Amino acid sequence: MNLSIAEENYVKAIYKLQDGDTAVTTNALAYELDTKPASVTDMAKKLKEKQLIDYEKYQGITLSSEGRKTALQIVRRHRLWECFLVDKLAFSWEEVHELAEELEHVRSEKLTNRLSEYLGNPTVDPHGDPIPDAHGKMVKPRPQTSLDQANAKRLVVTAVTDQSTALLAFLNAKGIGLGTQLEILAHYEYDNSIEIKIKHAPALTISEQVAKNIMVRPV
Amino acid sequence: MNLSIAEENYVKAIYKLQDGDTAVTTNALAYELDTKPASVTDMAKKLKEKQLIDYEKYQGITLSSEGRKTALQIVRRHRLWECFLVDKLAFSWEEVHELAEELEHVRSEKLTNRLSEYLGNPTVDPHGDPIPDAHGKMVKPRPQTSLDQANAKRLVVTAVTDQSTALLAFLNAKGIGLGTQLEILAHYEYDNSIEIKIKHAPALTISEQVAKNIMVRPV
DNA sequence: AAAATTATTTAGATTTGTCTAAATAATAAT
DNA sequence: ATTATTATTTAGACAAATCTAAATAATTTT
Repeated sequence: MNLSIAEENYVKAIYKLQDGDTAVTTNALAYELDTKPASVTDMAKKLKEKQLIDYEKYQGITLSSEGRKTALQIVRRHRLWECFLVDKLAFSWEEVHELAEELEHVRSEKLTNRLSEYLGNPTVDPHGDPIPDAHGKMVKPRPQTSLDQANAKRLVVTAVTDQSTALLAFLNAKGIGLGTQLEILAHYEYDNSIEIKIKHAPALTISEQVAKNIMVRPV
Repeated sequence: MNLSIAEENYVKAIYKLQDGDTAVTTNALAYELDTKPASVTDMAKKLKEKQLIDYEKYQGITLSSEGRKTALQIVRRHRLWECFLVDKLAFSWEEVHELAEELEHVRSEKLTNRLSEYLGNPTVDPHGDPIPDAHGKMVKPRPQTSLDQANAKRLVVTAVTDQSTALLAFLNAKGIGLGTQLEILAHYEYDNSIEIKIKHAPALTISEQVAKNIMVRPV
């Protein structure tokens, strides 16, 4: 099947938002893709026509098995290019998302597989997210929660879910990156802020909003 | 300026066809881009609006200096990706054109420059074509003519201008590739064929049509 | 130089992906 | 169980890039 870049982006976004077999809502998808709900409805009809999603009016969207396969291919390409940019071209991990967003749309299995091989068939990308192999299989992501609802005290940063340049640059400035070890000092309910301390650095306060996008696991 | 992929392809094609200050015709551009003359006229108006070309009705198209700059950037990206695919991912020179055709549209100067550096700032691509540097400067292409109008007898293949997969596979089957040394045995006018002999191989006959796309220099 | 041919442009339509505004359905609140 | 609110869909429009068919300009031929 020959998908347009727009269609690929929808499939990828549905994959990202779909948790288990819970259907993705029109509004959530519109927000994720920075577009309008009406546009999502339009595209849903097209993707249903192409059998990539299951969709009934007002019932939300789920990927079909064909759609899931397609999504995994796109995710694979995205994460491999991120590895390439970081490992080979010395980009920093917060710069690569937007570039990979473009490179991922070059749909050549041969290129993808050669790239993977060249990189030593990595199983996780620079953000800590697992890379599907050529058959769509991937290692199960390490047990991780977002920082705002972690209950352990000593944590290590494993990923950042919102990969906007703005947020990533912000975290970089604060000294927070992949692998950063930190400790939760306090969680203030009244202003939704979290006080943390990074190893060998003074304590600092971040908003819950930001903490939601920082994935961590106990260390 | 933010160009669409279609606009970039037009600029690149105009650059390719424009020889000196001779204007490119609507028909030639339509043929090159495998589209219709009417579409070229439509796009010419848009590119003129964006000041990338000089264009007056019925007078043909030439790149403006801004357009030339843009074209060189695209050509630079294309040829660097070709180098990457051949040098790093072990693609053969005839496979890379179509992939580079997609990769070239990722417009990031930082990526382009890092890629160039990673490849050792190459000055020619796997087809023997020169690669513009970050400022648009490139080495002057080696003196080469197409095989059908070469007058020297002993020649070496330096490039293939029509990089369609079909032609490249055909040449590959015949044992003709970049760097292949050959000798012109005869040029038959009455059926527009050329008889050549490749080193260490029996003589073979190719059409003038094919020979037009094989660039050679005396050896 | 008129006629024939070829090249180019215009006019109007189509597809893709998007939008706004209005209508309808689903859900939540009273 | 109505009412209010929120979510979703429909209807109609638009921009980009293309097309076909018809009109016009340029060039070549006789």
